[in-house]
Amino acid sequence: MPGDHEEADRYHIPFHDELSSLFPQKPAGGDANGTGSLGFDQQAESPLVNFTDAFRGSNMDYGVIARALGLSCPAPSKFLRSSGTASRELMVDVGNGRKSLVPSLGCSLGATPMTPNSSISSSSTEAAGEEAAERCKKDEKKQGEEQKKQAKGDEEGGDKPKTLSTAKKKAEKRQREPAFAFVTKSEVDHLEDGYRWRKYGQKAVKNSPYPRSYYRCTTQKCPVKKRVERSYQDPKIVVTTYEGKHTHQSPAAVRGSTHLVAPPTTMPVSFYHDLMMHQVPQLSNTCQQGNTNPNMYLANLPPALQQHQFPEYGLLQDVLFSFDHGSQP
DNA sequence: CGCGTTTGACCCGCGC
DNA sequence: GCGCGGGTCAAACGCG
Repeated sequence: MPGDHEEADRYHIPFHDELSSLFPQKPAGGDANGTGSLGFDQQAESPLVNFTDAFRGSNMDYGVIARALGLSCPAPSKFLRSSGTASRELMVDVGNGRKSLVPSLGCSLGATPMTPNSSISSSSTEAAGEEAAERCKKDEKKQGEEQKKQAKGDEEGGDKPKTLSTAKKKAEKRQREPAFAFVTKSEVDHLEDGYRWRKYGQKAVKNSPYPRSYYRCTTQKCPVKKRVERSYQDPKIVVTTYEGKHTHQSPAAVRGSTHLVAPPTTMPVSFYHDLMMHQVPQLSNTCQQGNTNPNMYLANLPPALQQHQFPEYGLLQDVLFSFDHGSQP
């Protein structure tokens, strides 16, 4: 079935077999006694209920950020912790819909701040996502749809209101919002991430016993949606795909909650938000073009990220260069 | 009563 | 053109 991986491809979610490699049964890199290990056997025993926790932990690791932004790469050794790392592979968007599976060699997400009960992998998506332009297009389409609905209501039984400029429709060929997929290992489907969601649909997934749920941010005029589904191969694996960008702050953040959903203390809310939501497709494109000037990457970062002080520019540089090398043919 | 979930119907894009 | 599958809508329903 060629279409089976279509969705996964679109969002660069490492599905099925790839998921298996994302979640190795045994933590690599020694730690034979298992203490302090982030092996998933352990995690399975304690379900993840707080998505935000995945971003917390002892210290935020900026390698995660880089990866979350599509800068997945063999991490510099500085990023790695000495033990308790779980190696895995990560699907990387290298632009224009092309992607590559980065082997776990030296790219251990074990350096990520995983809580004992959670694991998380991320993959950013969508080629050439000019978000603003897309939004405009989408808005136009939305308007069209509303018009359509109105027409439907007005002239019931009359001519089919389908006559709405098909040419225009073609031109506005449906384009998705940039999406950001997280793969988590969890007992619960709907992970707490600080925002309020309203479920608006559920569909059976082909070749999977588990349905896909559709959620929409309940905040007015916020376009963000997310889809949640389980891997049929490992029911504990939950794939959460965010689409769009919140136009508001996390309600939890606004409330000043620090218990469940506050961003890591080392991470400004806005940055956290952007990390969660932002797409930097240009970034990977730039990488692909063999541009090795880190300033270019920084320039391509969203303002929130540009403002953010990366802990060590050198690290970022390492990351970027590594990525660049990794994407060489 | 307000808010969220459920669920069948509908729309649309895509492949054949 | 047709069928399939994904995504969305919206009425009905449940819950606090």
